[in-house]
Amino acid sequence: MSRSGADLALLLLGGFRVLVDDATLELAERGYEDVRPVHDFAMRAIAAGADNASELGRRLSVSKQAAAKTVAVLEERGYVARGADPLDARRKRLQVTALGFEVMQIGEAVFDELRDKWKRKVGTKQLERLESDLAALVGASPVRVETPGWIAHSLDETT
Amino acid sequence: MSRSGADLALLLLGGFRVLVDDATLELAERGYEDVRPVHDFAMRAIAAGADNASELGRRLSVSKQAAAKTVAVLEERGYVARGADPLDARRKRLQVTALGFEVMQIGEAVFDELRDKWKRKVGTKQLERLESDLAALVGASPVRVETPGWIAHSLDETT
DNA sequence: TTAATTCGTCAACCCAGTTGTCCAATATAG
DNA sequence: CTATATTGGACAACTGGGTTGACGAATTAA
Repeated sequence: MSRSGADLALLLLGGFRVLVDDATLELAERGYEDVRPVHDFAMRAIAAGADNASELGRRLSVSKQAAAKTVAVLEERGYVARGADPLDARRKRLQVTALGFEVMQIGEAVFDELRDKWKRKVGTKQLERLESDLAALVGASPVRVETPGWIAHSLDETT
Repeated sequence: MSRSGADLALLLLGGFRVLVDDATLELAERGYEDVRPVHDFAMRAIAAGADNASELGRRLSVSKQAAAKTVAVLEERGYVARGADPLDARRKRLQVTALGFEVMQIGEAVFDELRDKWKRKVGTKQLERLESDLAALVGASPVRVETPGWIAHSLDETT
């Protein structure tokens, strides 16, 4: 089975979904409800230096307005704090809170556990092989996670 | 690199996106613009027997209203025809047109070519291995392609 | 023959994006 | 040092893919 290109695509999507769904579920069970991959990604970008909404938008290849919306929910959940920037009154400086870091860390652990499960199923060597193959095939494409309507959407930004 | 679970997820998503984006682009270049995976899937379901909107919705695990919308664009593009059902006046029978089949067929070819490209990169054996591993890991999960807001969405239907 | 179900449609809404416009603040050129 | 450009954030209106709810007409089951 699955000797067709379309099936291969489906398989990849399926793998991703299984991982993400399981992780989100697990996270919810540990008390972090309503945390989605996008949130994690945004937090990571913020922690990595995207300390204002516009910059965040750039990093995530998303409009600043969209980024601002994400920040709003992150702030509401208490994962990110917003304060005035002493150097530039236009900016509102973003900071990941302790709670935010906690979620990121747990999320990472959950994903790692999931990967371990896979490793036990197919073997360490083979999983590593799978990863390196995939990496080679995917290349340097900057994976956008937010991906709007994407699957049924435009590809003007076909990078 | 990519020894983390999150990276693995990203890799899978990346692989999928590369495949789908390339395919959509290639399809557009061959004159079939605005064809998206969803459309292909819907057509396939219709060809496979989902000959009315409600049934199509069921097959795609989507509301009949959503299915009807998809059918509307498919009809507009000329990929699907709608006619009265002689046996049941409530139903509007769906049929994939010749043009629709053409698109499906070309789409398949495009995906297969893409898979061949990958095969040349990582080797036949290894690609097959990758596919069977993935299949084992994904299991029987009925992959939904439409996946609404999914990545930043609910998972009530966590199948 | 009456009641329940099903099909398609309409309408209202959600969610995560988008573009466009605007003001206030900062940078840059003359 | 001032005039002009650029930037950050906010607001509004829109899009596209979904959702639920309601409803009449047709069909099926009691």
